Amino acid sequence: MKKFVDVIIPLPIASQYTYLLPEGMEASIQPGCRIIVPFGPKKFYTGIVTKVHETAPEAYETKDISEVLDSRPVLLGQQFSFWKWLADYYLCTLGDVYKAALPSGMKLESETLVEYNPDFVASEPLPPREQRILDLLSADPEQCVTQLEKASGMKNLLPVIKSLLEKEAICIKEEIKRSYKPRTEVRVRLTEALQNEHHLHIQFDLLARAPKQQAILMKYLELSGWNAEGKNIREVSKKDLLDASGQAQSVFKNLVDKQILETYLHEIGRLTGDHAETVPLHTLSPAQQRAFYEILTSFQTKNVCLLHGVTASGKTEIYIHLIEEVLKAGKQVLYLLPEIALTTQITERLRRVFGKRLGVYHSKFPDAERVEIWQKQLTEQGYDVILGVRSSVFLPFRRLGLVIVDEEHETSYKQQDPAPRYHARNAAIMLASMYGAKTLLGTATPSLESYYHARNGKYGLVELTERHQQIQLPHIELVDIKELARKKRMTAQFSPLLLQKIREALEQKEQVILFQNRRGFAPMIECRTCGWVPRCKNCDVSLTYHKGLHQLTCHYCGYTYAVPTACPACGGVELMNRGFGTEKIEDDIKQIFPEAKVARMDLDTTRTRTAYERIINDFEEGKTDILIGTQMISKGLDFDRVSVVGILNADSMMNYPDFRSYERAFQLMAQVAGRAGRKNKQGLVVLQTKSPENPLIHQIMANDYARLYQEQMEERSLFKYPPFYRLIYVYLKHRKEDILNQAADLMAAHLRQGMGERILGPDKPPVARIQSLFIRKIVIKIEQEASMSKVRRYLTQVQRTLIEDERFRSLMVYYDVDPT
DNA sequence: AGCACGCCGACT
DNA sequence: GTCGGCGTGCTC
Repeated sequence: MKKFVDVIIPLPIASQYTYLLPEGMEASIQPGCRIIVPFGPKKFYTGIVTKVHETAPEAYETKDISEVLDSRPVLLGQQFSFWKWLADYYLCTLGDVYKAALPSGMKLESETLVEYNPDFVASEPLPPREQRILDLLSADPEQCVTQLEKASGMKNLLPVIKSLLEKEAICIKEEIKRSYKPRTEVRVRLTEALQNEHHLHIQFDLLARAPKQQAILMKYLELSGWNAEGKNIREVSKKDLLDASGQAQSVFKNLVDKQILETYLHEIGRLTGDHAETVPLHTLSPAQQRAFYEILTSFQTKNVCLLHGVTASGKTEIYIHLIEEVLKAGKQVLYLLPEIALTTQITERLRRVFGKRLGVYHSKFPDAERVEIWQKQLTEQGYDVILGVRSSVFLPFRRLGLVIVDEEHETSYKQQDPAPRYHARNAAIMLASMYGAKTLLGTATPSLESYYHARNGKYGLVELTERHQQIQLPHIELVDIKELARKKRMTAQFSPLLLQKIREALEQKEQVILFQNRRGFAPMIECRTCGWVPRCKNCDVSLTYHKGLHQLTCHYCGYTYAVPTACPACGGVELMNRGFGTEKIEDDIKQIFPEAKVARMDLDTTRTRTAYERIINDFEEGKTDILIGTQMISKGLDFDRVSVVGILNADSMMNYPDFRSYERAFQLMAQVAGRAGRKNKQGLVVLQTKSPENPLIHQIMANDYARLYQEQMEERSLFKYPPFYRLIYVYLKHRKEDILNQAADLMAAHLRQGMGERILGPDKPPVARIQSLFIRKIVIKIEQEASMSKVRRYLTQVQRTLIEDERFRSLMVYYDVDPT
């Protein structure tokens, strides 16, 4: 009987595809295995088997599987259920989920290889570019296009390749490349004949006239433990043996030639977690102890618990004790952190407690490492604790018992751009429930959604109001910069009070953090005469000026432009800087305090993980006096020499046009303020704002979360926002604006027929054009208890009707469920 | 997402 | 008259 398999392809395609398993190919194939399949005329993809069956499709011919990669599944049944839930809830395809879930090393890539044709004879001289490529290929007859581009230094080679192909000078070869290679080590052992003490002695004596060889053999016996009593043979690497014996490679080779020693390859892990010695747990303070028991109690009746603990209340210590508890029961723990909060600080702390039982899963680690963690998690010997970012919800678990979502309120848990646009906190709650595990949400500033669920009994609620080690909450000093600006008392963006406090801190060798939320305040260039501002030609945004590179960049498409010397609109030559990005602040502060060591932390200075950690470390070690940064400095970092925190402009956060702006501004400012203060000394926060009368400012100053919650909930209820209602944003994209408008209006009208008042829009989003595509947004507000599958069915039906109109064929539609 | 097929403007 | 642009539809 012929076997067929249904396969998920890593593309945004809704359906699965059926392939034939050729005779004689891996009979152990089962759902969750990876296979390589041809797809379309010349592409190969790694697909995931979802079903093995014997029903031949009638409507089309099946293609053969090219290769079976796994004999055992790399995707467990529970994971697949999780994928299906995710695709369903977040309105995307399984292919989207697949792409996000697996590390790229497990999705082999098809790479176009170009092959040299030795029989080719040119009938006329080739153009120089083509000749150059042919020369390169004659030296190495099989290269891929990217390789050739690099070697020749030429760009856009494809037309050249195409021309050569037509002349039959070269041909294209499709080959699958395995991008993950396990790291191996050459090890040494005695040959079989010598695994016998008697023979070994004879051989040893025979080497009397080759002292160097004898020395190596001697060292081997020592390193492997042959001489020792218990005869517990240890494995010896060739490198160690040569290093320890101080002998040359050639001497070693003689021993191999004489068949005394032999070498073999051993696969070694990249995951070096050899800090085997662990330290006992810290004891919890009475307040922490109480919280710990309350959490355990709440887990007896509820699956999710919210731990609301003020900044520096020692939540991590409570997590560690909980993890310990779960490990004792033989279960695994997933500890989620927002990407930028996952630093060596927290890793080291957990490593000291859990040693080798801890695995760290980070998107900025080498991919090979992530593959290794995945493979290890598939086995029964998986890590007991995984510390990871958003995407670690996709890792395989055999016996998950607890998920911790730290900094639960962080919006970066929501994936923004490529689908699946999932929220890792909510996905983690679902994941845990699928495993019968518990979820703990921890934060100093809960998201209103989580707090609402906790207050209403859906989640357990544990409050921790006492700061650890008697560190006082900082004192907040309010400064009205509108008034000061009117009186011309401001120096750049700094009030006299802030400057004075910075100066005092520097004099006392204390540190300062300056916080500037750059959102909507990117530095740009403006013509002094006519007010012209350079804009991106592909996107509907003004360009950001980067002083360091002296160029203009579009933050949406990444396109860079040269800085014009004169205004193209009026010819004026006076182009000035506008806006107060972190770069500008860094500049100003360096001028005011030339003796201070200043560092800046934002997206631009932290492209790599090492850059990020270097800035943090320098600051920790006191190599930096003043740290200027965006939101990312607010994330769970504990510094103990910071006495002053300056919030330069609170208004840029509060005036953001979004129903969550107050909630977010509160969270941000409370978190930033929490960085101030040290043992025995109260920290100071200088809060600069143009609207000191704003109620939010008072809630922040009093650290009055309850008040914020109450006011915001009234608004949310009134205007039908989460957590009372559920939001879905529908985005429509098209190259032509008029067609897009028609499509958007039509779609909104269709949706209104079934959903009435729940539909808002269409509207132009703040950035209404990205990469030459115009965008419209329709907002759907549905009741919390409405059935998502019903909504999903309705949406796809409307979309299908719309696409039937041939004007709208190339309309792109995508959804953002529970947007942040 | 690619890639091929197919239908209209600037070149030999 | 053809090369090549992108708009459209399919991929088991």
